[in-house]
Amino acid sequence: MYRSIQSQEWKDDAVADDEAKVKTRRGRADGEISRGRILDAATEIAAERGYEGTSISAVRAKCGLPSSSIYWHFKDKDALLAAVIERSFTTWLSAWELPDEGSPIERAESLAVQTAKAVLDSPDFLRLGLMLALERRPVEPQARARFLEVRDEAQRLFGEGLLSMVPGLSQAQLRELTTYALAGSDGLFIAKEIGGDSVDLVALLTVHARAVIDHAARMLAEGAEDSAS
Amino acid sequence: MYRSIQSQEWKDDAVADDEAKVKTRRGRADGEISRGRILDAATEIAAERGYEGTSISAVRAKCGLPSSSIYWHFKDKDALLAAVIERSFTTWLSAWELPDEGSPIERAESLAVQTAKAVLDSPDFLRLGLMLALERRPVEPQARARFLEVRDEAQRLFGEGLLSMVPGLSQAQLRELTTYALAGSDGLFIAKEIGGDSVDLVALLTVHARAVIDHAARMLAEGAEDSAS
Amino acid sequence: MYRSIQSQEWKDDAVADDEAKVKTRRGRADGEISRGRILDAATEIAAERGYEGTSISAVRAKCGLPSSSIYWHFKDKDALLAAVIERSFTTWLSAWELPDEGSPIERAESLAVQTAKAVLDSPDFLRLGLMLALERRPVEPQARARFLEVRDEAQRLFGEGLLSMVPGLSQAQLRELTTYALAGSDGLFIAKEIGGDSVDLVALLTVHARAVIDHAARMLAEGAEDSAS
Amino acid sequence: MYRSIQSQEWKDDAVADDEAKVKTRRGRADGEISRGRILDAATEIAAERGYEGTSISAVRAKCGLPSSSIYWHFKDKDALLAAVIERSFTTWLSAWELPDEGSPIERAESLAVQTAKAVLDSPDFLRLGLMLALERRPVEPQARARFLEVRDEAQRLFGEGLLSMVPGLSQAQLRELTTYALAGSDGLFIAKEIGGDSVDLVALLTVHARAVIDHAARMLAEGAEDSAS
DNA sequence: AATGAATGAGGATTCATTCAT
DNA sequence: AATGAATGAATCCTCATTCAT
Repeated sequence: MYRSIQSQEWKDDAVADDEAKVKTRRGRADGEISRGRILDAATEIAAERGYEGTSISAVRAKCGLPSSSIYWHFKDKDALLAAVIERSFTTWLSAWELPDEGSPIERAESLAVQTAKAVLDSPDFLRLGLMLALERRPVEPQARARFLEVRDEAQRLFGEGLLSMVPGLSQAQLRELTTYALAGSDGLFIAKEIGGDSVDLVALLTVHARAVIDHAARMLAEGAEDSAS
Repeated sequence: MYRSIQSQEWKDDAVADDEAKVKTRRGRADGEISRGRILDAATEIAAERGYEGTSISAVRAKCGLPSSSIYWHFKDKDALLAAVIERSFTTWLSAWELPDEGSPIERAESLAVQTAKAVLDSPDFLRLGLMLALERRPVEPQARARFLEVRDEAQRLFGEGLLSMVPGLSQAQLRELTTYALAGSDGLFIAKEIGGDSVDLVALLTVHARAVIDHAARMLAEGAEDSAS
Repeated sequence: MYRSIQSQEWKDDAVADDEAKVKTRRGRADGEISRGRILDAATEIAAERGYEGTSISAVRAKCGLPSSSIYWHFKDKDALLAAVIERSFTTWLSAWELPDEGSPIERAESLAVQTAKAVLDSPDFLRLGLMLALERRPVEPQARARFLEVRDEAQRLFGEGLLSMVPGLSQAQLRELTTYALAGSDGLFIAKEIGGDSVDLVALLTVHARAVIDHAARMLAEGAEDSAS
Repeated sequence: MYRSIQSQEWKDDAVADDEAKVKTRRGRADGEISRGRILDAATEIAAERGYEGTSISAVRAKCGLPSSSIYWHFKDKDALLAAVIERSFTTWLSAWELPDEGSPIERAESLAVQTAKAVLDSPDFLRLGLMLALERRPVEPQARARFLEVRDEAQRLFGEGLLSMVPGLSQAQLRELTTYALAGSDGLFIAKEIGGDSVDLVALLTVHARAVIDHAARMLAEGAEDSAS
């Protein structure tokens, strides 16, 4: 049944490159594999073009499966993008390792370098996530909600790590500190996206790590003063 | 002919409540007014939904003018969004005033407060701009290019201000410093967008201002060391 | 721009017959005319295939206007079909003339003949309407609601006519009588649809007219008895 | 592998509540049971939405069996709906019992009451059947053909019953009489569907029964006259 | 007897845009 | 300066159906 391949050649135009990669030719293609291919394609496109910009037909062209197969695996576009977030986050998280020795500054710098690496290695997660986070459409997509959830989870985990470096912080202080830390990382990611090679991400994240630690120290000092008076 | 009344009523239904069509009925409607109404609508929608999410017909529905009128005022969607960026930036810039007295820290803190104000007062410019900045579509929209230009311009201006506070910085150092400063502001804007009332933007931007000044001081110190050795 | 005609030739297949009838060639085609052509096509198709069976693309093929033009004139498929009902009813109603002389039986028979004529001349209205009436989908279409409304209006008008023939009926009796009268007409319409030429609609409707009048007489007699006792 | 649980859950979501999947898990599920569940679901949906409105996937969602299983039991959608008609008709027929004593009027009234009961108890058969009967699509579905057949059979049977009450009618007269009788029943069914509780089906069918008997009497009288002259 | 996966065709609807007036 | 009408391409998603297991 090669006509099916032929008959759509024209559809792809600019994206034909990826077409018909793996297809186990008509049948019994393992569902998990297909699901994975769809997610790969969707991740790539969504990270480039955002939620609205990710058309099912672009995903189809990139993964080689017909749109209807995409809908067999995912309820709708929203569910697909939520799954993209889900999977990217898992990958993303696994790239991390909390350093457990060295001075606070050293540890923070290690985290900075890890962040830089994670960001540079797989920028898709953050790029898509931040785009989703910025959107404010009337009916919030599941995908956005899921990103905010996993982001929150990440912030919590990061807070725990920070607490082991700089003990004595209250919950509120920890929240403020991690918010500031993440903000720096988000902002620097954007700067890198805009500035490209002219931005030294490792250096800037290191600067930021120091700023975070400095602020933590200042917080503790103030706290000590308060309780001394 | 009651039908003619009925027949197209539905077109703006969902938004009919919005902005009672001001049209100077039967006289030549003032072009500038129409243009303004279109830009208002487009700004609001684009800041909520990004580039792809901004459909001409959504703009039509919000501003009450027919699509063809939008095309009379703007060449195409891209030009419309570029104009949105343009106008928003002007508004945005006018909110700023470089402080010219006080210690560097004091001046930096004043800037931090101004930034917080600008961000809270008209978040549309940044929200849309950052969405555009994050996108990576094959053919770059004018709107995105324009945002990057005005952002660069802003960064230059900000650099000048910074130099007057902390003289002696090299061009490269200044670039690094302003990149870091802007990154913090971008990241904190996003944190505020996500966290809402639980995020104290003024406080965090103040923290960041101090971090920037600290880093500038450190740079100068290192520079001095270098030239001393 | 003849390519547009060519380029879709294949789409129509079985329905190409009607294509490209009137089109004032690219521009300034009067809106009312187009609207009418769409309604004509939709009426014909809907009367054959019912609500779900009426695809926009079948309407497009029959009226020669692209789907997007159909959506310019009608909000959605539902509104289109509601408009079909609306217009058909107007036509339908105008075919009637209440007889004002002769005995009740004669007048009723005149109405029977008129009904037969209306049904045979333009069966579209009733066929579509009854299909809609029978449907029970979870979210009721506007089109169905509109049919029920106009049907109710018709029943009321018919009741008035009946009252002038057989005065003295109570409102409840009138309602029962018209319900029965309409039911016979609906049922006989269906019988005619099924049986084709083997069903003599005029004869059967005449039989029914007599049955209605007989029942009315019986009602009055009972009423008289009741008040006498 | 928590994902596998998540991944397709949504498929019947909207109806998950419905009919807890009875499947005799892990043992050979009894084919007849599955077939029955499919027919139940299809009957319900088809009676609500008609032929086109009955999608295989709606049936799948309601009966809990995958679409491919539906195709294992039925050749295609058309065969499924024909089977629905078949089964519903059997149920329907079994509800009838020809009265064999009493005056013609009494017997006719007994039939009227039985009809009312049948209609009120299982309206699905008639509702779907009438929808099918009204449709006029280019390629007639088996399901419609089957309905017309069983309806014809029913009309014949009813004719026989009528003949035993009112002997002496010619075949042609019998045909006319049963056509009128059925038309009344169809029409009153529709009236009941539209009017709900405001329509007293038993009363109206009784009125109709009398009308039918009256007409039969008139026919016989005319026939006698004719042959007398 | 049953089902997970796939698939091409077609569904309704919206898109950005144009053009005659 | 503005707009009613139109339009081809694209949108998301559902359709009926098939096939290997």
